[in-house]
Amino acid sequence: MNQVVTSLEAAGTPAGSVEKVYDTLRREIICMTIAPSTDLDEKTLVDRFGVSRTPVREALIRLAAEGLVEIKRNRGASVSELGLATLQSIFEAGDLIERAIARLACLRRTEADLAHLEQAAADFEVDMQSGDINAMALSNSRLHLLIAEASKNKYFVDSYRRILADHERIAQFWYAANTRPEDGSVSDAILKQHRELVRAIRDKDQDAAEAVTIAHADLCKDGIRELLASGENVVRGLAVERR
Amino acid sequence: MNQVVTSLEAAGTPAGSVEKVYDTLRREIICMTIAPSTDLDEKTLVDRFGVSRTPVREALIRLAAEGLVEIKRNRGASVSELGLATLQSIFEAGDLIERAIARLACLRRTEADLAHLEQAAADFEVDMQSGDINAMALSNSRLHLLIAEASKNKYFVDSYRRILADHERIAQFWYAANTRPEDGSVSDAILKQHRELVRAIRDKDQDAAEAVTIAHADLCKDGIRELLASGENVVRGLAVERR
DNA sequence: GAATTTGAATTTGTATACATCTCGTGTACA
DNA sequence: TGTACACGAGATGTATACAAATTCAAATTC
Repeated sequence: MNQVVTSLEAAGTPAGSVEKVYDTLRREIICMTIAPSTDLDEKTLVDRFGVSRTPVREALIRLAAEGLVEIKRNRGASVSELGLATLQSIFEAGDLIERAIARLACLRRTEADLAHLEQAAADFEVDMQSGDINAMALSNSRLHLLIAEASKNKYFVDSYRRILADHERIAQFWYAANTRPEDGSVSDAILKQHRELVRAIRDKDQDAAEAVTIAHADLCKDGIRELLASGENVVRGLAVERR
Repeated sequence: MNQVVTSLEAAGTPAGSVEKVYDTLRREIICMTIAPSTDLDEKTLVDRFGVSRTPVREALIRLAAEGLVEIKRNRGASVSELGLATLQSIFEAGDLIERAIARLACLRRTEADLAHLEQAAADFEVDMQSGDINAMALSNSRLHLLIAEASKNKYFVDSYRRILADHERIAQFWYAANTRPEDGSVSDAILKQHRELVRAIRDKDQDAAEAVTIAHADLCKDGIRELLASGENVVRGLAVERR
């Protein structure tokens, strides 16, 4: 079966069928294009991606291992839910791990790490200008993941990657509510924090890095709190955990 | 192909082929029965487990997602190495996360959690009496994982599960060197710390729980340091990362 | 003799076929 | 009418077949 190569997969890895399905689904789940608890039956995915069940299953297994998908034996896969308990866990674990990686990044960053960080921070500013919420969430995650990687601790990197994925799902709502053009104060604050964080890492200033990290998280939490308090109901898009 | 059911798989989950391969390999990797960097080619595993390549591949993907196996595209799978950098990362991340889950467990443990904890602690004492290193490492991991689960934070649970797996691999050496019958002082200290930790969680005494956790980790680190300093060379069993 | 090429054997990636399980539907029976 | 059972369509789990990539060694070239 000759599958026509669609587009944008030129750079990077060779991109087999599994990667195609995995990357696409992962991004769609994180962007909330596919809503939480949506069923992912193999037949549908096979038809959609034009590949056989084997790579589809392998992609689902990887997504399940990452926590983005739930697989129940003999009963198919579905997109993981984002309950309120998850929201709390994200901030709880995120707070701690972000502070740790911020400090470690100061200790261990290489010049190459720093260059990547500065590039990512610049990319984020561009994306924030553009107002494209997906792009913003994506480049924001990339920046923070690069900081994690600069910490040179694989356990922190991996757990933070998971936290970021779920965080980004929620951030879809957050950005929409907190980065409106009519009020640029939040956007400005974010940019300022990013710059300060990169600076702290460049100067190997652990205390400053941790302090900005805490402020950054607080800003995010405030936004969420406002969302929850206001009429704009995050919970509609999420799902109350009732399993 | 009628595969004869070997043994011990009666209780628990239905246990399909994937689970059989996954569980067996996972345990063998963690017990260092399969040495780090050993190649895991599909043919060999297919022959050994008497199943087809499909479940073997799915098991390998799960193990890779867990960090116990490395898969390189078109170039097969191998058991992840345990370098000195990993050792440092384990203690670094472990310290932080253990303290967090100890405190959270105090806050959130249910009566059921506590009952499981006490049972697991008792099981560990039995296994330590027996002197069976594998059993000790296993029940020790189980106890600590139960504490993580009592914290009710899935990110901590998942990252701690990964840390524990690698920790248990190293612990194979640790136990052999530190729990010899001729000197029961370390064993006694461990048991005492476990009891104190369970007590703290029962009494919801966060500070005590964190303090014991720190002491517990220090005891472990001291043992490792001794190992490294002495003629018994941990590094022989590990592998210096040179990729 | 060293480096490069080529090609078959081996191994992995993907597709398809077969086996088993789940769940809804309809029917029999109380 | 309601419950239980049986059956079948559809979905997942596993095995096998085929395609593509890698490897290693022999042959060729410089």
